[in-house]
Amino acid sequence: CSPTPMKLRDAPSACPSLWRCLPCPLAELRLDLVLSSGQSFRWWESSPGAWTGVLGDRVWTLRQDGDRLWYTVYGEEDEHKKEEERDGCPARAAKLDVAETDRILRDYFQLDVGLSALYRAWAAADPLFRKVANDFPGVRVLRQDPVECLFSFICTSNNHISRITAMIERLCQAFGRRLCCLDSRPFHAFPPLSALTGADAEARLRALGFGYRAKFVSGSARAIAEGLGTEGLCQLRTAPYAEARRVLCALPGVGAKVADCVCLLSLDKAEAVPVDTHVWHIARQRYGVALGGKSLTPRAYQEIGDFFRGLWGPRAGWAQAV
DNA sequence: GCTAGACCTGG
DNA sequence: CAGGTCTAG
Repeated sequence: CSPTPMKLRDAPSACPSLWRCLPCPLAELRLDLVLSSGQSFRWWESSPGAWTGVLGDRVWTLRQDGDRLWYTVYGEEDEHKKEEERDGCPARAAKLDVAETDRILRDYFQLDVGLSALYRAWAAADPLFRKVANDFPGVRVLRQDPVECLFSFICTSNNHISRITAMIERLCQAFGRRLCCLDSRPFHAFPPLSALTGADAEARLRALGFGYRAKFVSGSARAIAEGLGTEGLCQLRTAPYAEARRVLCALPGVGAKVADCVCLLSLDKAEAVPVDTHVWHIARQRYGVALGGKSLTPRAYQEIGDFFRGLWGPRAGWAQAV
C-alpha cells in the first residue's frame, strides 16, 4: 500500500506523544452515539471505543475516557516529499500544529455549544424527551463540510445505512485523493466538487452501484459548479434557513428531507428538522400530531417541523437528533 | 395541492 | 421494503 506502512493507533497508552486531548465531559459528547447515528458515514469503530475516519482531509482516530476527548492525526504518505519541497521550514511542514487540530475538532463537534443546558431546556418543555434523554446523553449535531454532507445525503434517499456507507466509501476511493494507508487499508478524502463534474461521472457512479442516484450526484455537482460554486454553497451558512433550503431544493435529488439534513448538519441551521418516515411515525404516534393526510405531503412535512420547533425551540434539529 | 408509481440495489 | 425524489394525472 505504501512503502512505509502506518499502523492504526487504538489508544494513547501505546504512544502518548502522538495523542492530544481536549476537556469534554460525557454529558457533552458521546462519541459512539454521535458517530454511529447516521449523521456522517465516514467513521468506523476501528477497535472498541476508538473511532477512525477522515475529517478535513486528514485521517484521525478519536477516543474518549472520563472527561477527555483524545485524538491522534495520521500523516500523509508522501509527507517526506512535501517536506523536502518546502525548503523554507521543514520542521513544521509535516504536521498541522496542535492549535489547528484542536480547533478543527472543536469546530466539528461544536464543543462551544453547551449541550447540558440544552438538554435541561428540552426536558423541561417535553416529558417524552425527558424519558429518552437519560439513555442518550451527549448526542450533538456535527458541523460537517457542506459538499460532503450534500452529496452524502443525496445518497440516502430510499436507501439503508449499510449501503449508503459502502457507496460513499466507493465514491471517495474512486474520486477522492488518497490520504494514507493504515494497516494496509487505504483512506481517501471526500472528493472536491470538481471531481464529480466530469462527463463520465454519472456512468462511473452507476458502475459503483449508485443506481438512479448517480444522475442526482453528477447533476447536482454540475448545477453547483455552474451556479453558486463551492464557496456559494458554504456561504449558505450565513444565509437564512428558508433561503438555504430553497437553494438546496432546486438541486436534482434534493427534496425537503435531504435539504433539511444538509441545513442542520453542515449549514448551521439548528432549527431544521429533517422529517423522515421514522420521525413522521413518532410524531403521529407519540406526540399525536394531528394531520390530514395519510402520506407525508409537503404540507404535512412542514407542519411536523413546525410542531417540533414550537415544542423544542430554535435548536429543534438538535433535540431531534437525540 | 394531493395521490400513485417508478426508480437502482441489496439485505 | 429501505432514513426520498421526481413525474404525471
